[in-house]
Amino acid sequence: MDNARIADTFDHIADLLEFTAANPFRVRAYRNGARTVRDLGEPAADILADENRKLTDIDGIGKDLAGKIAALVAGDRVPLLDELTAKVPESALAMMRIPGVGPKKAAALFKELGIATLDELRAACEAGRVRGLKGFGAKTEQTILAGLSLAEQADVRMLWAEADVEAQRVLAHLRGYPGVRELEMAGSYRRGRETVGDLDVLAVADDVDALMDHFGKLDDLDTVIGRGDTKMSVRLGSGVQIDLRVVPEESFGAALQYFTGSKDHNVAVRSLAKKEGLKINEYGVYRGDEYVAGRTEKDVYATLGLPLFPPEIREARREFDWAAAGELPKLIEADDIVGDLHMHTHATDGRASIEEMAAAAKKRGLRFIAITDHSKRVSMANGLDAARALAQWKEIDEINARADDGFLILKGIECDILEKGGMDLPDDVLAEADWVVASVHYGQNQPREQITERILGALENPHVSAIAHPTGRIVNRRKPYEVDLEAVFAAAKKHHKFLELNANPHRLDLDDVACAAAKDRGIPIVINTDAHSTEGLGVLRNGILQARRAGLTKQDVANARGWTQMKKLLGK
DNA sequence: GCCGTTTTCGGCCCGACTGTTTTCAGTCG
Repeated sequence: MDNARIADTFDHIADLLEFTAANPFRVRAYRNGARTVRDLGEPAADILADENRKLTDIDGIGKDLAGKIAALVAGDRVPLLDELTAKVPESALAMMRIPGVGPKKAAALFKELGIATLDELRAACEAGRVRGLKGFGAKTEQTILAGLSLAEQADVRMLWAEADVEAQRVLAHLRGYPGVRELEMAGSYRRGRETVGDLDVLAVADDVDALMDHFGKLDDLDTVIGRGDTKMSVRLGSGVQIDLRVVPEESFGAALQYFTGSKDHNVAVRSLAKKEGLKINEYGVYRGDEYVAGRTEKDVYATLGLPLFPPEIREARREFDWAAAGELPKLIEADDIVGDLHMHTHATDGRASIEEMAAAAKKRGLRFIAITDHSKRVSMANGLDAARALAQWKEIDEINARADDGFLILKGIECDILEKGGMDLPDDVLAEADWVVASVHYGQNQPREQITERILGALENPHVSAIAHPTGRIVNRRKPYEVDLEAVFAAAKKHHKFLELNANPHRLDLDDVACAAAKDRGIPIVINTDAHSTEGLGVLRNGILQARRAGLTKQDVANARGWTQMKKLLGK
């Protein structure tokens, strides 16, 4: 079993334990364990197989969790999981996804009324049976009915790029109220997570009530979930929840730090503060009752001797180790990228011409691009055969010859790795290209060994420059194709090839953990848009956010260098 | 369930808001 599945299992155990009213700290230990395994950066099986290392050396993994990981890796059953599964039906857990229903209420519904599915819960609410339960009332019943549809569309999180549209709209609306002195989005949106659940807005305002009234006039507002002295929550027609918090000016930095999270990052910060005899909450840093800091985030971190962490790395992974060593990486910026090496034109499934793509890229400040249309195997997209590819490259030569501004268009191709192995175009054709990205489009259901073999074969081909999407990952889709990523890393390193971080918000292949692992192994990443139109070039920022979350610097990203440098890396 | 320069027990981050209570538990972030 791989790390992701082990982590899912631990999270599932935590859900079940919560439902059975287990010790909350035991629940947290499983959640911590899940996160730790998910972020490991190498297969837990490798650590187990290494007699010089122990799983228990990892922070947060004790004897018990190490034993369960070993069992899962070996494919054995975990007795605790079987025991809990026998007690709690899967469908009952779904009740905890209803806003306002947590483990206690869900368990009460299950135990007292025998409700085990969302359908049964709806019926019970409509029959007025729920309000009779201790701790429940008519209002709770209404809340449940209203929240059922949300629970049924399990785990709908927006892509960051979609959340960004809403976020900008909300910020613009709030800025329309003149009494706003500070305004900032916090939460997972600010951390640049690939998906965002809800939006958190922080504000400092002259008149809190007036700002909240103004907030209530937001377009597309569906319901006001709650409104207090400092916090107001609303839900939009699109289902997005937005929380507005208004804080005093001297608390803005503390609140921004607090509500940006992540939760785990904050727990770690608070623990550090406690050791220093300080207390941190959303209002500031306190020594006893004395306010020490809170105006800016920088002030808050400084009281603990910590640097101002970029939001993208506040995940309680390695940022505190980096800070302690004084080695906080200077994360890559969008402006550092000087070339984009994966895009399509109307020769295949793109919508613009070579020159239109080049002009758009130039406008965005790039110095070079590679045109990488599909190869012939992708017949649906009218992929290029040898003759058409060579003709396109001739055209590119002519465009480059006419150009007088130093902008360079590389002759490229996204060449398919065939189902039976090998490339879709002959070597003598690929040899004519400046840049070849190899890609698995077909036979994605093959066994792991076979897909890995195909990719390794491509990496051995002297004309291949990069693997386009090394894991076939698509955000929000559960299963990418299965590949031995460690073997791919090793081959990429050996043959001096690049791995692509596909910046399309639906793909973001590699994920941040894989991206960090590639960095650790010294494999250069290229961040490409895979654009199919001139607007498509704009998705680059999604890739940048992903790279930043992985802790990548300018030095780790190959297309932050000029093409001459990249050619050297390829050994050309 | 994990952890330890107060170390094998007793802690484990902290506060707002809601609804159901009559002083607070549950939920959320």
